[in-house]
Amino acid sequence: MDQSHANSTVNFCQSCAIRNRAICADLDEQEIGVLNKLGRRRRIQAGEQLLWEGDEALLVANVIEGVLKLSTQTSDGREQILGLAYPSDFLGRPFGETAPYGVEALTDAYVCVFERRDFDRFTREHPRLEHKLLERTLAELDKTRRWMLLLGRLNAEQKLATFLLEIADRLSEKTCAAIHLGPSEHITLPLSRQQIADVLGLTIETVSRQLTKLKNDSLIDLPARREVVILDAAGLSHRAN
Amino acid sequence: MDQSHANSTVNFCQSCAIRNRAICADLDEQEIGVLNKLGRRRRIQAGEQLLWEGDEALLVANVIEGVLKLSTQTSDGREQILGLAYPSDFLGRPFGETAPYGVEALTDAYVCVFERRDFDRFTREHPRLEHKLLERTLAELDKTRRWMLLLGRLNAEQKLATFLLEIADRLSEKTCAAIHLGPSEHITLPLSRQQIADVLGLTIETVSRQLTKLKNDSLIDLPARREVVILDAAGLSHRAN
DNA sequence: CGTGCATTTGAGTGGGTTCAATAAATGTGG
DNA sequence: CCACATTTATTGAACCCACTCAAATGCACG
Repeated sequence: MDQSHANSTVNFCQSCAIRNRAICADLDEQEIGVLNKLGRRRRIQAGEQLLWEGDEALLVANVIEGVLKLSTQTSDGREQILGLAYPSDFLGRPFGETAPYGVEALTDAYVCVFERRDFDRFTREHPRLEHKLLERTLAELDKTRRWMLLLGRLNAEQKLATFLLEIADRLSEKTCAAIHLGPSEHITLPLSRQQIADVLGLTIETVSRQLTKLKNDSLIDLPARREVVILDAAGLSHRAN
Repeated sequence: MDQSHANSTVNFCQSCAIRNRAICADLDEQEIGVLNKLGRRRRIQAGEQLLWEGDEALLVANVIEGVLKLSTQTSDGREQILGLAYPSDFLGRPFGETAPYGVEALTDAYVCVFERRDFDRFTREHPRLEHKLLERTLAELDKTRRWMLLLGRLNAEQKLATFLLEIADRLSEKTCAAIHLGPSEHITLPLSRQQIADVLGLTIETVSRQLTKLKNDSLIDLPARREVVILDAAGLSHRAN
């Protein structure tokens, strides 16, 4: 379970599931060796919090396994989920004083964590890593901006359709080595209805109603609470607009 | 007016209004000299487009003067403004194939543009610049994510109040060398009602109604179409929640 | 099998949109 | 410089989508 005691002797990176997809991908053997000593692996249970919004930004991390949410809260206590983090995604705020959002595991997860100060220093000394991090951040910014269109301009049906297609796509690529068969048609949601609502800027009731509507229209099936089968991806895509 | 003919002989950067605030701030004299040769200054009229969404990403730029909007469109033609760019802000998508959003000048503007390929190469060769760009991008991502909370969870009044406070703050720091007297109370909007609506994910009518409401409540005054006077910043802040 | 929580479903309300008309500001040409 | 056209903003009325509140159902746990 907890393998952190072996940090200094074993190089976990070499057998890491996301070795070729995370920001460490471009590093050479020697660099990976140094980075491996800085980081430690940590298991997080579903529901457990990794970072707290507003807290001092002490950690950064790579997601190895599982799904986590980034979120912030309104002054009246409602939540807005800012994004989901899947395997190979980077978490945390390098070169920052405070964590701009909270991070909580939605499923049991496995992450590779670094003290932010160690990571910052290593990054500044290794331009290849810094470049990779920059490319990631730029891509993340693009994705976040596209999501603004969803929040600002789409109606509930469009939001749900977009969400289902997106998560089906992301979940299908989660198994790293496995063959990629396109977006999976059968997905196990890592989120509750409330959390879906918090992603899309809706209420739990609206999410529920829209899902049953999509089901009645035979675009999806809902065999269980957390299960969704996409029956008609083209139709969904059309509803997403 | 057009000074680009003098590019190779004169170093504009040395007298640049945003020299100490833009990403070039950390470069030394020699580096600035090289960068100066790569870039050219360009005047843009209000309403003129600098980048088109989906086009090949050929340019990046620094804003020297004026305000520009970044925007994207829904399939049915409505617009969502993704952000505003003020002096010293960076524009464009380095290391990317296509422009993820359109850029249009809201006021007459003055920008320092680079061919993206030149800029990419220079950046990779100068880690200090790359680091500055990374910090910018991280900060921009934080800001964009905070804006998601506004789009997803705030009502029309809260959106307007937040918007007014934010723009008052940004516009007050636009004059670089001048003394900073806190957020200005009198602002000249660089946006039309329609554009404000596109920023906040509302309609033009709702924007108009909320503004008159804030005026009737003596939180602001509207001496002219494009003029706003903030009478009670604390009250506004309270409405922003 | 019963308790507790998540989800669904129903009914009613309301905030923001839509459509329509008016008013104010801006531009244009004589 | 003014009359007229055009654009932009405001205001009004009706509607509708998503929210709120409430109840019922379903599922997971002991």
